[in-house]
Amino acid sequence: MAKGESLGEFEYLVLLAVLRLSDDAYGMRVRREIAERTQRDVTIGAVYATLDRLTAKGLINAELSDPTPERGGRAKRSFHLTGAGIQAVNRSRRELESMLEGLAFPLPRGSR
Amino acid sequence: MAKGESLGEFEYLVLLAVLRLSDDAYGMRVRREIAERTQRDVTIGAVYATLDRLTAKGLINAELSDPTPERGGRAKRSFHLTGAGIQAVNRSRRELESMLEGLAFPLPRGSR
DNA sequence: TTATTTTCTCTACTATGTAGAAATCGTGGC
DNA sequence: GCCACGATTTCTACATAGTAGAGAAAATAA
Repeated sequence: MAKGESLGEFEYLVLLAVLRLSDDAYGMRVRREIAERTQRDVTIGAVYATLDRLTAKGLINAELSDPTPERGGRAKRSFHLTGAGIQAVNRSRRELESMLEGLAFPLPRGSR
Repeated sequence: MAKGESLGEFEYLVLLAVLRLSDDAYGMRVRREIAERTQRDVTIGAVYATLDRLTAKGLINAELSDPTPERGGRAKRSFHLTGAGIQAVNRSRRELESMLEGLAFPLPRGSR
């Protein structure tokens, strides 16, 4: 990428999911959020790999929460955006927006 | 990707550029369009590789135009979206939009 | 202590993104 | 014709991101 700064497509989705979920942003929940909203099936491995890479880049950081008192209530690793993460989202969003400018969606079938 | 259907980040940008440029969508011009709008530096190799991959997937198709009568006016290979390409753009856009829903941009620095 | 639930970890592989030099195909000048 | 030059495309190699799914952990319940 241009200086390794741009977000991948899925990275962007994950970041947005973490943002939306605020204090409830842990792996399984992030997976579900993306799956429900975008209607695609997201595997858990994809989510964690991305979460780890975003953490390594310093765009999010992890925090281990206490286990909840329910069956299978294992401790969750929850995430939130860092300042750099916020900037990255803003930038990606701006870039995408600038390419959409003036186009009307949905595009009609025979748009040509 | 989920069934290999989703567009990569750069693929999406390239598709949008091709769309915007309509009959003037050839490699160099696409490169410039993306560079100017998104403010990032895009190398020509990245553009052609992506254009080729999108062609292979049937999302755009190429057409060799006549050379223009100017110095260095070599024949251009220009592209336009296929029906599948239009659908792909619509879908990516819808997915992204659904993840943005309710968020206000730009995100404030201390959004957490 | 075994079953069951939820979440997380790990490994391997495929697809996308990136870079830049080199090849092509035109023009224009001598 | 031959050579310089400009615009565009092609090629090759490598880095990063996306995907998949089995399996390990950690908790509750019986």
